[in-house]
Amino acid sequence: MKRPTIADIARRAGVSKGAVSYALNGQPGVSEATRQRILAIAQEIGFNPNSAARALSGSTANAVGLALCRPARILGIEPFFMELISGVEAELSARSYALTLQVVADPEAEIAVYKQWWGERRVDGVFVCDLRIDDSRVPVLEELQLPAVVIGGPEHTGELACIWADDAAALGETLEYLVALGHRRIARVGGLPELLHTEIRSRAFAEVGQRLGVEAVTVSSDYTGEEGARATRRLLSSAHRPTAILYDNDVMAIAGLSVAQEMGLAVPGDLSIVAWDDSALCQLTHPPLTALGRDIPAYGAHAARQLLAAIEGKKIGAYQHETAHLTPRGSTAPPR
Amino acid sequence: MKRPTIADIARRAGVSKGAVSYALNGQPGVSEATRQRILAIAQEIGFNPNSAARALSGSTANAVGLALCRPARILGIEPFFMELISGVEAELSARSYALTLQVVADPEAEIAVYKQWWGERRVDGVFVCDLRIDDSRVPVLEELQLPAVVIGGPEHTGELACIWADDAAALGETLEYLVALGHRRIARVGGLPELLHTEIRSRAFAEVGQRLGVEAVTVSSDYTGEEGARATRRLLSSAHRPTAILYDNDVMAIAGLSVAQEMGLAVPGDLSIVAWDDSALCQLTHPPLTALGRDIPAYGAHAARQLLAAIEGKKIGAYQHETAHLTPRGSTAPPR
DNA sequence: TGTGCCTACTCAACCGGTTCAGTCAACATC
DNA sequence: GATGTTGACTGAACCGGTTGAGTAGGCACA
Repeated sequence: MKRPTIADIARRAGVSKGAVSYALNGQPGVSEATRQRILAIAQEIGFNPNSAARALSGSTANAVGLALCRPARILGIEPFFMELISGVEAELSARSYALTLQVVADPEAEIAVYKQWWGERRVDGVFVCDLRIDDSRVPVLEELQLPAVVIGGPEHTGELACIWADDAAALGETLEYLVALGHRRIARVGGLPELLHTEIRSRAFAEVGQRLGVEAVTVSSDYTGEEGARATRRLLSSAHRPTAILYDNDVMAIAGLSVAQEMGLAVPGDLSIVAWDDSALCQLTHPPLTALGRDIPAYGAHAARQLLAAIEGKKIGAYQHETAHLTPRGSTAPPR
Repeated sequence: MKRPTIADIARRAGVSKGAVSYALNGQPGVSEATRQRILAIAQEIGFNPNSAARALSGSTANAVGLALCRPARILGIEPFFMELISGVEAELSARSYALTLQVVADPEAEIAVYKQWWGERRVDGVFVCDLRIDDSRVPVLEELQLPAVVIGGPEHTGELACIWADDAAALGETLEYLVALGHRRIARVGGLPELLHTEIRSRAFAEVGQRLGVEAVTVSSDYTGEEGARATRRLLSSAHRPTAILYDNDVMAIAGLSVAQEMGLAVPGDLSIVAWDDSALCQLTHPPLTALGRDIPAYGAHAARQLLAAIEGKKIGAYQHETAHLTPRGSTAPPR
């Protein structure tokens, strides 16, 4: 089946290719009557501009890239990325930008993908997830001058735009809530320690704990259920076990809940549990989990708007998204 | 920063653009010595072919599309799609194909996306998920002659290639297992009834139940935890309540487990639970869920191989993937 | 009537690859 | 020595848009 081109439209309208291009793109240079005629023909024959031809002459790919650097089993189980993608997509498709996705094994591979995308002109910009401290991807993107929005920050992003949320504040609020309930020994099962937001949370957790005069220990984990369960088992086996545990994602929190039950501890009676990331999963457990949540699709949509603005050459800085808020459910209570 | 083109390479190598193209693509027409020289220069200056130029002249976009038609909150919570994407990606990136993702609201919008992609030549082929009975997308793709692989089937796929698994067999096996344990009243909380695989499972469930002479009722749901919980509550409130429930996905199974516990029923003592889709979630609950699983990334990888073959013009039919197998865990036992 | 200026176009180059039709030298064959 | 044949390469057209330069016709104004 032959795809219609602007030449076909031009022939039918009795004008030149250039006139058709002006008409379709809302540029001046054609009369209103001709523009309407051309638009009608385009509509009638179901014309869509060839994206490659457009990219080649217009030098814009009309696509943005997202490279995800997590193993398949974690990607699948964590609702965060899919919700983010949904939000990003909503914004992109409204402006008929495509989203190109690539799963990579490590940050080096991710850098290679950026270089390839840049060289191939496959994307006009990229999202950068899981920011690390002194992230090696940042200088590469700066040098390539590939528009980018870091999802995270606001530090260590170099000259790149970013979108971030005040995790430290959310964490402080949560800790205050637990202390107000009467908890004095509170643990946190953190995410991958090399990630910047883990570092930010760990620092805030320690500082607020000290300020409130309570024990606040963080143990590192990797977002998987297995590791979350193992960390919980270790915490709950200590002589001086915590009365509340805060988890850096919902998957680990659910694993932790399961471990507590397996060890015969009542939740929330013997142990209070708080999850970071309030996906629908948190309401499926028994008891449902108290969780720190925010609107992830909206976060993604905002990131997409930032990136599109950056691609248009606007000077973009750091944008602060809403702080996560605590939704108390059945998994938190005063300690017995 | 200027991107290198084949003209740059040609100039440095002292040959024409055509020769460079032959050399880079492993075509005959250049001597081995010249080929090596050109390859070395390309390597040195970090050349990547402009994907738009390639698409424009070669008429292949080097990208495939996946349109997902589920609301954000379900997409996020169901590990299936992300695992599928991981598998697809692994195969595609090895052949340096890109994956273009789009989230759509309904099948009509999905058809519009296919038409747009086709018109824009943005993708060389697409994956079709969530096949329905007499799916309206199938004839559209056939007419566009856009290579496609249906993930599901093997019926109602028209002339399109597909990859499928024998859900009916897996379901029969599971039902036999539950009956062998001593269950006589078994319920199933099914997925969206308009989807073909739901229909296939429902039919198999009824047939095998009849063959084994046990009560086997299916109630419809929509894959969400909320609906799964509601259906479970209804089932467990009936005078003649089932002693085992089979859920069409893991999220509903987890919700069901939670409802059972909330109603004071012991799992597996009073109620056995089996989940379809064995993601890591199933091992996080207490007790862990007996589940029907298969290797989803491998499924995705195979689908990608099929699609690439179809794009190359090979005649592809239906490919049957491994049948899901049951992993018994703590949520199933003989009824009390 | 000539000049200037606008509007509404046309024309052709260009983006960066691929590919087909030639060209030309070297070698083989009779 | 004339005649293929082959290998290695060049040159130009082409894919389907965008865009800047050029132009024809109409109108205003002096």
